[in-house]
Amino acid sequence: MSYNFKAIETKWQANWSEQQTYRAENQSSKPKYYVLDMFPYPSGAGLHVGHPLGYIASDIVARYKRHKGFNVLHPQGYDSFGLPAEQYAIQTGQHPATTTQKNIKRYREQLDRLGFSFDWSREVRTSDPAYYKWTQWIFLLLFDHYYCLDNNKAQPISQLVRQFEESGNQAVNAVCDADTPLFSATDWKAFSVEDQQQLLLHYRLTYLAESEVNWCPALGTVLANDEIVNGVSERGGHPVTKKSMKQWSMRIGAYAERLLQGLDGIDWPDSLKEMQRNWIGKSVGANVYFDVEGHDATIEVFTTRPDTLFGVSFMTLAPELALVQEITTKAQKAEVTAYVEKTKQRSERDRQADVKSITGVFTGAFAIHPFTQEKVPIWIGDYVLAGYGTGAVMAVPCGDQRDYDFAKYFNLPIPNIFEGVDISQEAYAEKGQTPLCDSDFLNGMAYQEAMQKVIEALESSKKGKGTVTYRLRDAIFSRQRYWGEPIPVYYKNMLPFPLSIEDLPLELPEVEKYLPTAEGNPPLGNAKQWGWDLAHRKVVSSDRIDHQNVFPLELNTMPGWAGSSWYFNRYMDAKNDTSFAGEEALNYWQDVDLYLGGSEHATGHLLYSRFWQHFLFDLGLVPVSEYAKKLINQGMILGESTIAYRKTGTNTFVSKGLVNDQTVESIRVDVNLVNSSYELDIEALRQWQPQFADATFELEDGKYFVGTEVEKMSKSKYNVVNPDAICDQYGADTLRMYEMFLGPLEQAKPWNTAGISGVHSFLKKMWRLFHEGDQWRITEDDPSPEALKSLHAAIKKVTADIEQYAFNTCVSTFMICVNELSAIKCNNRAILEPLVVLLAPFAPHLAEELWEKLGHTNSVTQVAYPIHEEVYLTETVKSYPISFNGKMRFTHDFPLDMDRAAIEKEILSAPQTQKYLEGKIPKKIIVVPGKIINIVV
RNA sequence: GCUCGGAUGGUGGAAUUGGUAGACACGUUGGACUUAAAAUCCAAUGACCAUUGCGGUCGUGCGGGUUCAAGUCCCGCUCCGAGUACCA
Repeated sequence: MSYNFKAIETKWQANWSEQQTYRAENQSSKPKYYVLDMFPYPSGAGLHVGHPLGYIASDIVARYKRHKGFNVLHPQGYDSFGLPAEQYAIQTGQHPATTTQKNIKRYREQLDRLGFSFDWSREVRTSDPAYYKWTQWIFLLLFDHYYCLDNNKAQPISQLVRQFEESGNQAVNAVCDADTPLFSATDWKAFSVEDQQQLLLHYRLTYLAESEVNWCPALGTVLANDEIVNGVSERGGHPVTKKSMKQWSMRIGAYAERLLQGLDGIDWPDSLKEMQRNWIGKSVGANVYFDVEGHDATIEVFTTRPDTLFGVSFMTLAPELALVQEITTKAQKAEVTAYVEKTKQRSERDRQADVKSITGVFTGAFAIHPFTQEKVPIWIGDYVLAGYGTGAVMAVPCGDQRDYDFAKYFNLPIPNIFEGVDISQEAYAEKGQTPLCDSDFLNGMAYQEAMQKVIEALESSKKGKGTVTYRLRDAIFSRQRYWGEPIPVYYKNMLPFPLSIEDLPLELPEVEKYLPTAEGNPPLGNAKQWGWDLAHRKVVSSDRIDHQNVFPLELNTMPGWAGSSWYFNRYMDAKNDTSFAGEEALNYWQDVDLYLGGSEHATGHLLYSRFWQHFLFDLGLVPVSEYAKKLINQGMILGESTIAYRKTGTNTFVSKGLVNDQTVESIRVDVNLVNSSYELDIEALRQWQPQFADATFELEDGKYFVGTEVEKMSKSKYNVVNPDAICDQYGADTLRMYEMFLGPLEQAKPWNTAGISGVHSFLKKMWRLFHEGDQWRITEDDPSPEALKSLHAAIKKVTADIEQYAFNTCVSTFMICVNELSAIKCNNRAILEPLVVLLAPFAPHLAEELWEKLGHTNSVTQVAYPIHEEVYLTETVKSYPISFNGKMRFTHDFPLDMDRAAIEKEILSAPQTQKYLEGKIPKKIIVVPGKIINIVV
C-alpha cells in the first residue's frame, strides 16, 4: 500500500469537521493559549501559496500547544468590508454582500484543504450586522468619552459636562483640539444646546471636525496617509489632492504616550516597534513665546533645542498660518501674498519631490527675543509645516542644517554659539558635550545642563514651557464608501447626535448604485431608506426627513480598520448577542499569546487596534491594555515572474541567451506555461493570448528559455501559484511542510517548487517505515539503542525549534531522523508511535492515519507530546576534535570518565600530536568540555 | 539623509550564540534494480593544488582589530532590502 495522500487527507478533514475536533471551550482546567492569524480580506482571486505561510506556522503552534496540554483558541474569520468588492459592484451592479459571500466560500474551501485546526464555530465576518453592531457600539463609546490627563485615562463625557457646569473649562486638564475656546461656568450655562454640543466635539475621542483630507477624485473618497503611496492612491494609482471636509476623526493622539510606553512590555519584532515609535514620533523640547514688534500677537514656536535659544537669528513661519497675514508689513504684502498663493497651488507631491530648492519671503515684521530683547526678522518658508508643532520655527542656523542653508541662501547672519566649533561649512547639530558661548546665562554649559536651565528660565519668566510633541496625527474615520460599517449618528441642525445602544445595529441600507450622488454625497446618499425617526427609533424612508421628527442619518461609513481593531476580542465569545464579548470569556482568554501577520500593518491595523484596546481597557471592558503578547511577522512569499523577450516592433521572440544587446521588450508570460528548467511551452503561449498566435521564435538548442524576476504575487503579473494545484499533486501535508522548509518564517522568499520533491519523498519514507510493500510491519519488540537515540535527538531538536518558531529546521530534523531509522530498518512501536505524535503538528493528516493504524481510537491531537530523554549508547569513549592554534587536525578518543589532567597528558603523548608539534613544546592546552581541545604552539 | 534588517557552495538554506563552516534539501555526476520508464536505493559534489596513496592551500561581501580559537565580537567601508522623511 503506497502513501495515498488524497484519500488520507479527504478522510481526516471530513472526520475533524464531523467530530469538531478543534472546538475550544471557554473554560477548562488546562492553561489557555490563544494563537491568532491576521484574518484575510476575501478577495476574488482566492488564496495563493503566499497566504497560507502564516496560517501553517500558527497551525503548527496551535497543534503543538494542544499536545502540550493547553486549551487552545485558534480561530479564523474574514475582514469582509473593503474597497475591491465595492468597485466590483460599481462595475457589475452585483451587491458587495453577494460577491463577498462567494469569495468567502471559496476561501473556506481552500483553507479546509490545507488541514488547519481552526475552531470555525467562532468565525467572525466584519460585514455581518451581528458583528458590526459591536463595532458601532465601540464608536458610540468613543463618542461618549474624553481623555482626562489628570488620571490619564478615558472618562465619560458626562463627567466633563459636570466640570463645565461647575467651573467652565479653564481648569480642565484634558486632551482637546488646539483651537478650543475658553469659557466659564456661567458661559457654559448660557450656551445653546447646539453650542454645547459643538464645544464637546473638541473633547470627544471620536469627533466631527473640519479637516484637511487626502481627497481622491477618481475613487470619490478620502484616503488615509498610509493608503497613499508616492502621492497617488495605493489602489489604482489615482492622483490625490488636499480638500477640507467635515470628517469624523479618532483622537488617537490622546493615547500617543501610552501607545509608546506599551511597546516596552510586549514581545514584538524590534523593527516593528521601531516603526511604531517613529510613527508616533515623540519629540521633547520647549515652546517659546516671541512677541512681535508693534503687534499684540505672540508667536509660539516649538523647538527640540531650546538650549540654542541665543543662536536665533531669524524665525520662519509656515505660509498657511493666519498670523502671517496679520503681521506682514505693507511693503512686503505683495511679495508675501504671492508666495502664499504659490505654496497653495503646489501640490503636496511637488513640495515633497522638491526638497532641495530653498524658497521663502521676508514678512517685514520682527519678533523680540525673549531674553536679549533683540529684533529677529520673521520669514515665511514652505519647509515649515503647518501641521507639525506650532507651524513656526525659531531658526538657529549654527545648529540646524536647514536653518543654515536658508540663512546662507538669503544672506542672513549665522552667529556661532558653540565654543571651538567650526561652522563655516555646515551646521553643528550634535547634542554633545560642546559648551555654549555667547549665550548669556547658558555660557559654558553643554546640551543636557543647558536644556534644563533654559526651560526653567522660560517657565519662571512665562516666556515658554517645556513641551512634548508627537508626529502622530488623529486618524480620519470617515469614508465616502458604501461597503463599510454605517456610522450610527443622525444630524439635527447640522450637529451629530448618536443613536442609543439599543438601536444598534444600524444596518447598511440598500442602494441602487454604489457611486457618489449627483450632489457629490457619499453612496449612502442614494439610499431610499435612510432617515432616522427619533420618536419611534427606527430607520424610515429618506423622503420623510423633515428635521423635526425624522432626521438624516450619517452618509459616511467607517474605514477598513474599524472592524479589525477589536476582532481578537470577539473570537473569545463570538456568538454573544448581549455584549461584544462576555466578561467571563474575556477574563478566561485575556489576550493573544501569539499573533501572526505581515509587517505591512505596522502603522495601520497594529496601531489602531492597540489604541482601541487601551480605550476599552480604560472603561474596564477588557482585562489587559495590550492585546497581543507576542507578534511574529511572516515574510511574504514572492512570485517568480517569467519573462519572454520580444524584439521591439515585431512579433519575434528571442530566447534569453540570445538577447545580448538587441532591443527587446520584456513581456511577462504566465508561469504555468514554463517548466522547472525555465523552458517555455511555445504552443501553449500561442494559445494563451491571441496576440501571440502567430509569433515566431529564435531558439537555443531548439528550446525557448525565459528570464525571471522576483516580485510580489499578483494576478496582473501572471505569476500567481495556486495552492490547489500543489495539493492535487503532492497533498496538503507536503505543501505544509514544504512552505515551512522554504526558509525562516520571517524572511521574504520567492516561491519555487524546485525542492518540493524532497519533502514529498520524506513523507513517503515516513509511510514506508510502517509498511513493507502492502504489509504493516510494526513490532512490539524493544527498540535498539541507536533507534532510541535517533528518536530522542529528534524530540529534543524539534521541541526546542518549535518554541523558537524555527520550523524550517524542524523539517530537516524529521528528515534526518527518518533517514536514520530507515537505515537501521527500525520497526518498533516504541519508536514510531512517539514519532507520529512528534510529526502531527506538521503533517496532521498522515499522523492521524498512522495513529489510527497503530490501533488507537482517539485523535492524535489529544495525545501528549513526546518528552525528550537523554539516551546513552554503550559508549565508553568520547571523540574530541584536536586543533593546533585553532586549526583542526585530527580527532582522538578518550574514555568518558577521564579527567582534564589525564586528557592533557594523554593528548601530548599521542603520536599524531608529536607529528604536528614538530619537536616544539606546547605553550598551552585548552580543553573545552564536550567540544574541542586546542593546543597552542 | 535617517532608522532598522541582511550578505555563507550551482540553488534554498544550517551552524547548540566564540569551539570540526556548508547540516538538511534541490540540482548535477556516476552506479544498482528494471526490456524500458517511473519509483526506490547507494556513492560523489565549496574552490584550487596533489593524486599511486598520505595529503596540502584558500574559503562565510571588502579592509583592519581582539582572541589559543571569529560566519559569530569590535572599528572602518561596499552592496542589497524594508520603513520613513523639509518633523524644527
